[in-house]
Amino acid sequence: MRVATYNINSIRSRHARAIDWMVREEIDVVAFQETKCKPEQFPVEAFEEAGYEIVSHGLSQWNGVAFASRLPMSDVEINFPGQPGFLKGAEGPDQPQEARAIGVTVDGVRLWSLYVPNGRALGDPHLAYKLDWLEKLRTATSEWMTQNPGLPIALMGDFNIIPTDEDNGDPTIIVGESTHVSPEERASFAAFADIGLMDTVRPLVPTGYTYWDYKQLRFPRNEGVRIDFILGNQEFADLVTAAGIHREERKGDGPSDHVPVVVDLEIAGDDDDRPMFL
DNA sequence: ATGCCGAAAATATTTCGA
Repeated sequence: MRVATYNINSIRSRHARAIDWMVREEIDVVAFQETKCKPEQFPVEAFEEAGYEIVSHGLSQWNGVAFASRLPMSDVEINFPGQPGFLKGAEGPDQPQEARAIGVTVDGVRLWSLYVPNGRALGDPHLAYKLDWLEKLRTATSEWMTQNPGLPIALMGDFNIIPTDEDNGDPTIIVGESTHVSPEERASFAAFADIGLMDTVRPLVPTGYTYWDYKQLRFPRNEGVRIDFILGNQEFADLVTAAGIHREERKGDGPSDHVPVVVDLEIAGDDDDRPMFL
């Protein structure tokens, strides 16, 4: 099973390009972020024509997460338990949840597509929201693992954190001045290891970025950052046989500013008789 | 050439992204 995470930066603008890539690369499951549309606006038919089913969550032109899969999906879950909300200018609890999390089960593997809040700037309320969101995600993930021993679980998505200086090739992102590299954000990312999740791509792809800003020739200069991850528990990591960062997808006409991150999973008992949507 | 930001709602300019 070949699984990917992809911040697509508008599925309506880029679905044809994404589908071409999925078919060409024989991707079974994609966790999308920043679909930027409501479910009724999602170009479902184009995916179905290519053999992929869609489950999506979107509330407006902002955020939005989805799964496309050519293997059966079950147990679709919108939002994770305890997921915080955010409303600009609002204070206190009970703010509305944004469209940043959707979970599915495929072939006995639990997958989440996650679009972690940006943080915007040091000192911005959005950064406190980001850190709270990540803390609650860790709590929920710990619960899933204790309640489902042996279940392979992966958190896939745009974490909006640059874990180490080696992951930062953008000269405008500066420790001490910028979000994504603050000690608090880096500690929050590292804390996922404390609950038993590991970066399943880095051991197989030791270098490379997943995002390059559209501005200032960031891609031609290779001044990117690594912010898109597939974090898995031990059961998930044990299935991973290969990984890749598809930087070719940043080239050409109309790319997303992110590229897909892919892992291959070897699942015992699988064969070519698995049901598929066609 | 991998080339100087793009999407979306609104309809000109603003918000958001990292």
